[in-house]
Amino acid sequence: MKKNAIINSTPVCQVRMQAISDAMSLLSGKWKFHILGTLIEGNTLGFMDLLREVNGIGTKMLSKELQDLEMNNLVSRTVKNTKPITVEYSITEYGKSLSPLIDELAKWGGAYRRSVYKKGKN
Amino acid sequence: MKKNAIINSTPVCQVRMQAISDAMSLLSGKWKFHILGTLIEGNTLGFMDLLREVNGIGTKMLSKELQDLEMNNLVSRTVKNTKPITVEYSITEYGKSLSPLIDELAKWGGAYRRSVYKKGKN
DNA sequence: GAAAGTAGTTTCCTGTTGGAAACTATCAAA
DNA sequence: TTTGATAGTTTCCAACAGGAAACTACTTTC
Repeated sequence: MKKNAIINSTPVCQVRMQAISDAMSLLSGKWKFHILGTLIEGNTLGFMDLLREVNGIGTKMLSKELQDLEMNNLVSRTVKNTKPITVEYSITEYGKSLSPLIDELAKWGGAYRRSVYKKGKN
Repeated sequence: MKKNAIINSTPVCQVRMQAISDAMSLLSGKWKFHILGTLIEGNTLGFMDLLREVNGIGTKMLSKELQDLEMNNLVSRTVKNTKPITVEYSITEYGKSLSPLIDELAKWGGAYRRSVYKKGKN
């Protein structure tokens, strides 16, 4: 008798797994959380501001990640009619809804780091 | 006058960003949350059980991801003295501490999916 | 003796991620 | 007119992630 999946075959689990995959695909990559976190703190920032704030990022990645985030409605981009033109990036209401998740991630990561430190592994 | 980072230069932000990076590096990849979620639900499972439960994963990735998770103390591996030998994988206490984070991720992902559905994008 | 179940490892290949550097284009100030 | 600030894009390249298939190795069942 061939065995089949039991746990993850339930509809509840399927939906949950799908939700996690969705979230992961929107938030994957090296820089998304850094950018989102910075915009949550800073409210409104220009491209060069972000380039300075997000430590280590380059123009290509910043540009690409901002496009991704804008496409998913987590960040808004507004071109100001100034000279020279400036662009304002800010977090959307929807983006703000990520705060609890970011907090949880920071909390867990911090606790993990402290536990490893205690054990003398680092 | 050359501008410098303001927001993310504060020690609080530095620590927070580091915590997020730590968590991300432990939990990155296509399969970690699926495996962890399955083990949280299923308590104790063998290699072949996991292969059946985690939809789409292959032996190579399962083996590699389990090694990663074991190394980071999120999953424990026990070889049983049976014939043929069986191996029991289970979630550690430390791994269980990820539950709130996984819940938050599933919650946000689910809400996102519903919001996109409402707007008719999908 | 062959098939099937246990638990993986190894090899080969492809697609994606991300970085460095150069480049475009506009405008203001010195 | 040269410098520097704005906001990016493009190209080229190296490294990593992940999948398919074959293989190892042991044991039990048919």
